[in-house]
Amino acid sequence: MSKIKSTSTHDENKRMLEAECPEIYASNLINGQWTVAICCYLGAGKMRFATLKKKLPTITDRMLTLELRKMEEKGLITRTIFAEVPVRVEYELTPIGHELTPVIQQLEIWGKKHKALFDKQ
Amino acid sequence: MSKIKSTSTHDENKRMLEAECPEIYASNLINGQWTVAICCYLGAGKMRFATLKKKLPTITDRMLTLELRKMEEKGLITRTIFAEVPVRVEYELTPIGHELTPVIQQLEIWGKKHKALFDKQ
DNA sequence: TATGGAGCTAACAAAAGTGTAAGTATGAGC
DNA sequence: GCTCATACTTACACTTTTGTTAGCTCCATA
Repeated sequence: MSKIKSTSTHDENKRMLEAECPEIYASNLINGQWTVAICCYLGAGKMRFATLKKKLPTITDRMLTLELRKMEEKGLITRTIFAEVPVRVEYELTPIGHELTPVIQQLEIWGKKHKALFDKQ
Repeated sequence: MSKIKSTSTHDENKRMLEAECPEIYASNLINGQWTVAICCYLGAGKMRFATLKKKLPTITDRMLTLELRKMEEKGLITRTIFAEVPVRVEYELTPIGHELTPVIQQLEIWGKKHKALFDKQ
C-alpha cells in the first residue's frame, strides 16, 4: 500500500487492462483483502473506526486505516470527523459504493455455489 | 504465485475471512491480475494457449501458464491436451466458471458507472 | 501523576504476486 | 543437421501488499 512506482511494467499492465475492460477496472477496485468485508458492514449503515475493528477481529489498526483510506480515494466511502474528545470518525458508503452492494450479493451467491461444489469433493 | 507459506498470518487472515464470507471467498477466486480477462474471453468458447496470448498482448508465457493453472485448480476452467505435434492445448470454462459470467457482467456495469463518475472530476 | 480510549502514523520486515530471460521436448519440413 | 512452432519450465529479480511493533495527541477521569 506504499506508493506505486510508475516505471514498473507490472503496474503498466494493470493499467492497460483497466483502461480497456471495465470489469477488470471494477475488480481492481474491490480487491483489497478487507475491502469487500468493509463494504458489507457499511452496507448496513455508517460505522466508527473502532466498531469496524471489532467486526474484523484480526485486522490491525494500520491495515484498517490503509484500507479505509484507499476506499476513500476510490470514492467508495466517505470519512467524517467529529471534533469531540476523544475524536469520533464515521465511515459511510458513497452512492456508488452502495450500488456495489447488489453486485457483491451476486458474488456471494456464486461463492456459495462454488464452495458447495468443492466441499463435496 | 510461488507456494504460500502456511505459517504466515497474512494467509491465515485471508482464510479466516474466506471461511466466514462467501463474497470474500468469491472475490479471492477472481483476483488474479488476468483472471477476469481470461474468464471473459473463454466465455465466448474454448480457446488455445496461443490464442489467449494474442488476446492479452502484454502477458508473458509464464504468467499465462500460472494464471491458467491457478484457474484450473480453482475449478474455473478445464485443460485438454491433444497429443498432436506440435501439441494443442485447449482451455474451457467449467459449468461453475460459466456461472460467473453474469456476475462479471454486473461488475462491468458497475465499473462503467464508477468510471464515468471519476472521469468527470 | 498516571491512566485510558479513540484514531491514527512511522519504520521496518515478511510474504505474495508479477516480470525477465533463458531453456526444454516433440516431430515436421527444408 | 538445422530451424520452426507449441506449450510449457526454471531460476532469479523486482513490485506491491500485508503484518509487527512502537509510538503519538487530545483531554477526561481516578
